[in-house]
Amino acid sequence: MKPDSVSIREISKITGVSVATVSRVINNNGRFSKETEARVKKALKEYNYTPNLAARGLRTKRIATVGVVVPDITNEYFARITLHLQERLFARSYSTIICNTDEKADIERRHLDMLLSQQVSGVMYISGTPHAFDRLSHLPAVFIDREPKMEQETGNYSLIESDNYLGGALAARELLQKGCRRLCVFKYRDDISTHNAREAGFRQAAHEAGLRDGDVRVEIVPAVSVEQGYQRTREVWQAGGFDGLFCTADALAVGAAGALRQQGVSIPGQAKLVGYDDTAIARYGAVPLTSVHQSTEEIGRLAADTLLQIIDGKQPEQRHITLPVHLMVRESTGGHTEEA
Amino acid sequence: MKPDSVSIREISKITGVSVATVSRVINNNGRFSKETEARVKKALKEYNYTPNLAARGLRTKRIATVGVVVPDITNEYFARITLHLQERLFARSYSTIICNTDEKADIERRHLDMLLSQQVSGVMYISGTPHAFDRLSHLPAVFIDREPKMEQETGNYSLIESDNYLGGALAARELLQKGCRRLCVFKYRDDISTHNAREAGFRQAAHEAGLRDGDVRVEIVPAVSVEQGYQRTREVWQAGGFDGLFCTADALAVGAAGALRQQGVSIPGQAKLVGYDDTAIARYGAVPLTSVHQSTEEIGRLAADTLLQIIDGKQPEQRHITLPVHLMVRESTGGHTEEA
DNA sequence: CCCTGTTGAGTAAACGATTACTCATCTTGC
DNA sequence: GCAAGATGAGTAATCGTTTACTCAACAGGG
Repeated sequence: MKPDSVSIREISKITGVSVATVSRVINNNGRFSKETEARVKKALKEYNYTPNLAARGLRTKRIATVGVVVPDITNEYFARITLHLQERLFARSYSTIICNTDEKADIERRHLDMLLSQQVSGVMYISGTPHAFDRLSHLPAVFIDREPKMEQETGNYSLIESDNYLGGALAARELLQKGCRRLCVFKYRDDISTHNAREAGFRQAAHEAGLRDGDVRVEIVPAVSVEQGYQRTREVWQAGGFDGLFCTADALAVGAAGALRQQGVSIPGQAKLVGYDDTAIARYGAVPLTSVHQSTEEIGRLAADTLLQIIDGKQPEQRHITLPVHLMVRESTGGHTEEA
Repeated sequence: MKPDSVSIREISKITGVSVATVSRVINNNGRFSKETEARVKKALKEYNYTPNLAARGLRTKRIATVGVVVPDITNEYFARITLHLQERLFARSYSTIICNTDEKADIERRHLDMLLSQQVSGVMYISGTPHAFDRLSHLPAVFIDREPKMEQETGNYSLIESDNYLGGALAARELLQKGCRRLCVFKYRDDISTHNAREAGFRQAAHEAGLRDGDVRVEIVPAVSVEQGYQRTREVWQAGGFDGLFCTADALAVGAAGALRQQGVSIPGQAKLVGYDDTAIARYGAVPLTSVHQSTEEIGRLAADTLLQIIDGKQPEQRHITLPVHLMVRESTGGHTEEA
């Protein structure tokens, strides 16, 4: 048990070969005899050699670390993506630095500066605000969910998202098919492409079913939280209500369900609900929630692979990947018509 | 817009002072005149200088990064602690590398090797298994929730946990007070101090109320998941059932509620439930769940501060901190006796 | 006027690993 | 037997910062 980790130089002394050779053995790079290899490897193990990533990174200018920028890690949907991302990257022996921005531009900026200082080889932007995009200009990047608004075509990035427009449409069709006519949408903010697309898809499907613009009420909420959903539902209910509600995030729908239940409104009898993301709280919540499902595993896997491709200098097959979504139908819209 | 970040040497060239002076200005270390300072700072800003942390870390052998080892980031309780941890550390300009172990010893080991390679200045162990503890032997460490089994008193660590024993006792008292007599406990694994303490506290309180050992059935479950809770509840219900169930994690209780509801068992009428951690799913679940609350914010804050103290070489005030818990009483035990 | 202390700033040696060169030795074909 | 390629391994420069030494210039006390 050596107290601290030994360096390549000490291994060199011990084995009697030069540091260059030790380095070659470690990286399996260049030529060396079988015996040398064996001797060095034995010493490496015996003395519990741990490579100094700072030194390596300094010399090679590339470090097997990527930054993951996420707005809120306690959001189950983001946490799942992050998890799968990390698994995949770790399998490729990359480590990840996860940064929580809380949607604050200044925090994001500081995180980004830190990541640049660390010389990370790429950045993964989960649902990122476009604010600090110029900061990472030339760095390999993959955006998940939200499309960055960019000034110039810097190009070194990819976008992966699921079909939000379709998701919104599916939600609308489900509510319409179950007989709803007075629709309402709770949308998170008005400047996020993801949530805007969900609303647009919803509207379009409502249109196609013959509803007019006035029949769809849209409420913009400033946060994805159960409290917001609860609060808004009470307000809207006072002001006339709805018979079908689509929330662009599950937490809002959970809050809505709570508010409705408390006011004695039956679900799905008097009002039907559809959420988005199909999180655990949707599946096992007060009212099992019909929700639009997107595979966090696939998103994570794809995003990781794409980022690594960009880092390796290969052009990713596609700059923009859109994944399918499907609707999980549950009690909140009255149906056990789950189609797996 | 320079394409890549400039180095200290280039700033030196630009300003006409030596690299040493530039470094001094950057670190506000050593002597330099006001004018020099101004000139250098201007250049730093103008050329968008970003320190190379690899080089700095190599030279100083300390890097402002700590590793956070967590079993499952999608678990809301862990995610919350991680979040608060990160906020606090970030405020002290430390960055964090979050590692998800999935409770697997080998993954944990690899993560730990990586953290050592990164020369992190400390490690935060959220609910960590003790497996790889020898690996970090001399590294500053803080353990949250679970006590590491250690061979020798290496001493360079602290433990922060909440009062699990009391939490278990509170759960028992609530169930007993509401009239339950046939108790059951779903405990996560049998080798985790946290969950063992919760059970022990529960048992002790039951004892004090006059119940005998036979009156408390204990089921050990291999995972904290809704599915496990659901499955076990069906089994136990076949085998005689209970009128009061305590789950050492909320997800289990949510699954139990689902199973009971499906079998037509009324909650809290025929069976009462108590969970642990007071997660969102407990508050807004199918049956609002009575649950033992522990402040993730306080845990995170305290853990971060303690770790930084150890890193700075100060002995933390206390090696072992136990935080209070309290019971949130909700519908699953039939009571709106919430006492804030 | 000299001695001493302070101030501002430069020189150069690390830190640990990688890698372009170089070179001695060994193979092998003719 | 020898030119030429293959093989194994060493030398030393380099990555960007920090920091222990120096040292010149200057101020002030005696």
